[in-house]
Amino acid sequence: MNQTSLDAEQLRAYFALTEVAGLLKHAVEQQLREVGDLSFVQFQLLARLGLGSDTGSARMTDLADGVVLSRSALTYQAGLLDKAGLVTRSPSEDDDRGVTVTITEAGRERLEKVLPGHTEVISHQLFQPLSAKDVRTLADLLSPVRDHMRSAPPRSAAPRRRRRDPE
Amino acid sequence: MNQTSLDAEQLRAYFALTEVAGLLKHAVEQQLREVGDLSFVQFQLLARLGLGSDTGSARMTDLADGVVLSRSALTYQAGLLDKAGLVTRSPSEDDDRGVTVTITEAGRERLEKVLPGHTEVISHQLFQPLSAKDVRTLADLLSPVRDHMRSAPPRSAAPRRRRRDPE
DNA sequence: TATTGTTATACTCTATAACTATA
DNA sequence: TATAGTTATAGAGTATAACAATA
Repeated sequence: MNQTSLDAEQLRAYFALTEVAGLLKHAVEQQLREVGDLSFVQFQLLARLGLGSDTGSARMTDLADGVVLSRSALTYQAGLLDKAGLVTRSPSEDDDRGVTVTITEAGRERLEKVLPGHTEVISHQLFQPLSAKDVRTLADLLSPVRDHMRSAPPRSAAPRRRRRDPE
Repeated sequence: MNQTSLDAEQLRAYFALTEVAGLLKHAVEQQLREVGDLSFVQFQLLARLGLGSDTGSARMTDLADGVVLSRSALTYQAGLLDKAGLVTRSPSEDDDRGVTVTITEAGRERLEKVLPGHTEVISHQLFQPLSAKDVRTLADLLSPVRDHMRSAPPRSAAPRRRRRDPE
């Protein structure tokens, strides 16, 4: 399975995926910035708390993993959201080392404010050319890929402290 | 067609796409940096010149559009590649305003050096869970989307000087 | 000793606006 | 006047490493 080159179809799929994701991110970022003064990462975090969680809370590490971000980068972003009053941070109940991030009412409002336009961008830019069936197919294709990538991390968020490694 | 919310399947597809693209970019960037000391954008530029062009050349604006980058950002990146000896820049033949970027021999070598590992990452991370047929389906689904997004730009790379638009 | 999170730091990258030169 | 590209600038965001506190 160790190919040394991609075939034509793979290249086509790879490039299409890359370009679509890039263009989509662009479009989304612009809308989020204009309407809600949020970056994409910040929106992802709010969405994860406000939509992806029943409690409206999550732990720092889980959030970092979810958005594929280093811990320090997450601390930075969480700090911004905190300062903006969109989330609060408090010590975790069970583990005193942990920090629980919770979306505030203002955070939910911001999310609501941004969501319609966000949805519209996604609908227009991404789903316009696709049928309902296409959408399902796409999700069915990409979901396993995501799971696979998550389980076989390229070592992004993994290692934290090297052994010695002088130099 | 102006939905105000995405249905479950759309959300699934959207999130999967976002996550896959994010994770993939992470993995790719790491490999490129380690093996070839290249960022993803720089690799894209080299690939576009070395693989996507017969002449090994392209104009600045075309490159900027291709990679979805502002002109100044492209100037910056082209400057880095130039300084590294991977491309050269010269006045365009026909249009004296233009600049033609050309990949050098060293640039091609760098590309060759990086390509196998790059391919391997893509194969492992992206295509592992997909059959040949899946790959084709994926490409068939995303290609029209890309074309659509390119033709209906969210106004990222498009306008350079607004008409009036006193906001 | 390992893990969680923060901080200090340094760096990469990006876009905006102003500018030059050519069409 | 419009377009191609560069430059200056300023800001956003990221990761690494060192650190403190808890498990």
